[in-house]
Amino acid sequence: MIDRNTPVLSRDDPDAPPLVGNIKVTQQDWLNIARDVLVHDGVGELKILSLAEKLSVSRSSFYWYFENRSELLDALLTEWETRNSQSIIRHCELPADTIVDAACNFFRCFVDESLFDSRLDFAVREWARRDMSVRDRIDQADARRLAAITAMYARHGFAPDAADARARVLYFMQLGYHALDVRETMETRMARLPQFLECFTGVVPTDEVIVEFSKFAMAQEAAA
Amino acid sequence: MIDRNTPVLSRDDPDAPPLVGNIKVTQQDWLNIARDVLVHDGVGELKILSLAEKLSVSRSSFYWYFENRSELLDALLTEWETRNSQSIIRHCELPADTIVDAACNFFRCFVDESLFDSRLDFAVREWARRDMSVRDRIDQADARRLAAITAMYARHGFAPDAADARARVLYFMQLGYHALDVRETMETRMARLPQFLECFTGVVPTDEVIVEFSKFAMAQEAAA
DNA sequence: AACTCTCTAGACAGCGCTGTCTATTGCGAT
DNA sequence: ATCGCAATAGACAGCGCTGTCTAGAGAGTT
Repeated sequence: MIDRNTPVLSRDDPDAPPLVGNIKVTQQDWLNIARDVLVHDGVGELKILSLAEKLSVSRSSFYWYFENRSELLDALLTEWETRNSQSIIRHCELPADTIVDAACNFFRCFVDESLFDSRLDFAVREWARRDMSVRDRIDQADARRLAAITAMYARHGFAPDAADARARVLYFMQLGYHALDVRETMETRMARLPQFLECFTGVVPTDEVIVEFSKFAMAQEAAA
Repeated sequence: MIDRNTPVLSRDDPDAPPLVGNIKVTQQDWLNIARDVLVHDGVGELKILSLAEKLSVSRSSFYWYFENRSELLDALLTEWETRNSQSIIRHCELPADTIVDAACNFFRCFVDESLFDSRLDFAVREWARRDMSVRDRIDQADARRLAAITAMYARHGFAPDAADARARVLYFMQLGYHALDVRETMETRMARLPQFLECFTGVVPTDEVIVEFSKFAMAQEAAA
């Protein structure tokens, strides 16, 4: 769980341990800035020079923390890998009385940005299109996520074939939504929730479920 | 409709008009190579130098056909815009007896790569994340495509709300599928078709429809 | 054969980026 | 205070890319 209010740089973070000696930035600072650039500009635009400028630090200082550029990229990928799939898998495993409740649990990841950073996911996906080793890792991530969603459907009585198909529709649809990078209010997004849930589960959701989830989603929007 | 067997370079195309004088490449050759690089390596890797090397032509020759790099990018974007949305919109407008048939028409675009180049679409989408003018254009494209799909559902008796939701599920799901860049045989893909069609239309498809579409899809796979 | 027009090649300046090397800073320990 | 050490700064070579400028090549025209 990422606290959105934590500053990116540890020198701006009152809770972080003080930087002793001649230290201006930490390795994590480089990583945080790098992740930011990866998300906004892509791996191709990830230049040590520009990171140094953003950190107001000499470019050569970078080489104290990392052997070279590719070591930084490896670290970023590892960070993504250990973090981003976890939310989805855990939320799929959450206990739920009905498949509709379970689907809502899944949706929580995509409504709360602190649970799943879709922009980071797409940045890595883009990166994977040009780097086969990254490609391998994201394929594994997708497989694990899909397996978790499929198991969720299976637990609620769906036959293997149906669970597999529904899992794909649910996962692909969420990714597609974020691929479009739609900008809309949570209210208009929630207006489609009943229809969506019916598509995904084959069950007409109760008003109670809709109201509860909308409340959660609106709270997330307000917090962001 | 793009003929996949047409060579990328006009000098390799026996049907192309002969290159008179000292001509080695055409403007379209530059565009074709550039589109290829855009798809595979992203807009950031689109270097005039590397294009020239791929064309076995001097780099400075580029400046005869284009003012500068950004003029090439504009041309690429215009090409995409006039081409890629058209297939979807037309296939949505195709006459269909049932909503299941209509959905199958839609699917044809995503099974036949000559109708819709999903990799190009994602390359432009990635580009749009870093360039607001591109972003505006892809937003328009998405809006037009979604409107066409929504109208398709509406023609088959879906209420406005339902048509809107179903259109989104269908379109987002297809984009999500391609976002994952799944590599699987058409056979395994078609095995999920009945389940998918039921999710998207709410109607259990007849065997006849499944068989007919699978035949079309398999033929596409064989041609590719 | 000379002329023209279109396209191409090669050389140049300039810049942004990488990685290396050496020098310097500032705190903590002795 | 001074020494050691962790971290930073600045200078350098080298490379890849852009855009410009000038010369040259190859076909059609007369």
